[in-house]
Amino acid sequence: MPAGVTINPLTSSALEDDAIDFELIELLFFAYRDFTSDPDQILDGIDFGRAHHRVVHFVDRQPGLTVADLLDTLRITKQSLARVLKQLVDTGYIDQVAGPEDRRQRKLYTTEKGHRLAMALAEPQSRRIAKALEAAGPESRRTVARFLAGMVGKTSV
Amino acid sequence: MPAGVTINPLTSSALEDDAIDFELIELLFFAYRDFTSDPDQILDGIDFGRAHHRVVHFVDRQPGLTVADLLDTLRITKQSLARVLKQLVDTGYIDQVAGPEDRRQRKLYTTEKGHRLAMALAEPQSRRIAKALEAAGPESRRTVARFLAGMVGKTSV
DNA sequence: GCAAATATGTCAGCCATGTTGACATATTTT
DNA sequence: AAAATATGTCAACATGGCTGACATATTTGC
Repeated sequence: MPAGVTINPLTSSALEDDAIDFELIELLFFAYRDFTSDPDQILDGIDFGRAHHRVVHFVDRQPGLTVADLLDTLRITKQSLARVLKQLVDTGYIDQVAGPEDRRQRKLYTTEKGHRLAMALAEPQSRRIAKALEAAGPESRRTVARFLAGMVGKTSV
Repeated sequence: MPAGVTINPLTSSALEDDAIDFELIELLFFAYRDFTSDPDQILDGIDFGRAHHRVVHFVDRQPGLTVADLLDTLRITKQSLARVLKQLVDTGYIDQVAGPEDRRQRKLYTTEKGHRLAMALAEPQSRRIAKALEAAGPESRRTVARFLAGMVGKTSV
C-alpha cells in the first residue's frame, strides 16, 4: 500500500461520511452536465457560448428586463455581461430601449431572431426534462419542482 | 415601439412556445447555480477551483480510479485534467500509484488531506439537498433520484 | 522478439467567460 | 447644484475548457 493512501478513515469529521448524500450530489452533476450539452451543440454552430444562452433566455422570458435585473439574475459582473450582451445586440438578437420612465435604464428585448434562438435552445432541454419526468412517474413534476425550488437560496442552515 | 422588437410571436416554430417547460429549465439553472456556490466559497480560500473539486470528489468516491476513468466521467480533455490533477498531487491531496496489473495506469487515491477536503466540500451540498428534500415531501427522494437519472445520457429522442 | 497499440504525460498556444478596479456619461433625485 | 444611480467602457488578470503534436513506458498481438 502506497504511503499516504487512505481507504476509509472515519476521523476528525463533525459529520460521519455516510451521512452525506453522495448519490444525489453526483446525479445533480451528471444531470446538469448533460442538460447543458444539448444547447451547447447548437451554440457552437453560431459562435456563441453558454453565456449568450443565459442572456438570450432570460431576456426572452422577461421582455423589458433591465441590465441591473439581468446582473442580479445571473450573478455575474457587469463586465462579463457587457461582453456577451454587446455581441448579442451587434448581431441582432437583442434590442436595447431606453426606459420610458427612467431614461438611464436600458430595457432589453429579444428580436424575432433572438426569440427563435431562445426557442431552439430551450426545445431540446424541455424534451430531456419531459423524458426524465416520465421515467420518474406521473406525480413527479410537482415534487421535482418543489425540490429544485428548495435548492435555491443561501444555505444559512 | 422600437424597431425589431417582438412581444409574442407564434411563428415558424415546430413546437408552440407554451409546450416548453420553462419553469423547470429555470429552476434547474438556479438550483445548480446555488448548489455549486457553497463549495466555491471554500475552494476560494485554498486557491482551488471547481475543477479541483470535481477531481477530488470522484477520486475520493472511487479510490483507485485511473486517469482514463476520470476523463470519461468528467468529459473533459487530458490537458484540462492534467493541469488540476498535477496541482492536487503536488499539494498532497491525491496520490498516484502505478496499476498492479497494468503498470502504465496511474491509479488515483485521495490522501487523508484529500479525503478531508472532499468531505468539507460535500457537506454543505448535502445539507442543501436535505433541506430541499424536506420541502418536497417525504417520498421525494426516490422521485428526484429517478428524475435526475432520467436526465443523464444522450437525448436521441 | 518485435511491432503495434495503449495509458499517460507534457508542450505550446488558443478561446470563453469569470474576476477587479477605475473612470466616463447621462439622468434622476435630493 | 450636488449627490446618487444606471449603464458603458477600459485595462488587466485567472480559470478552465480546447487542439494538435509528440515523448515515454508498458502491454499485446503476430
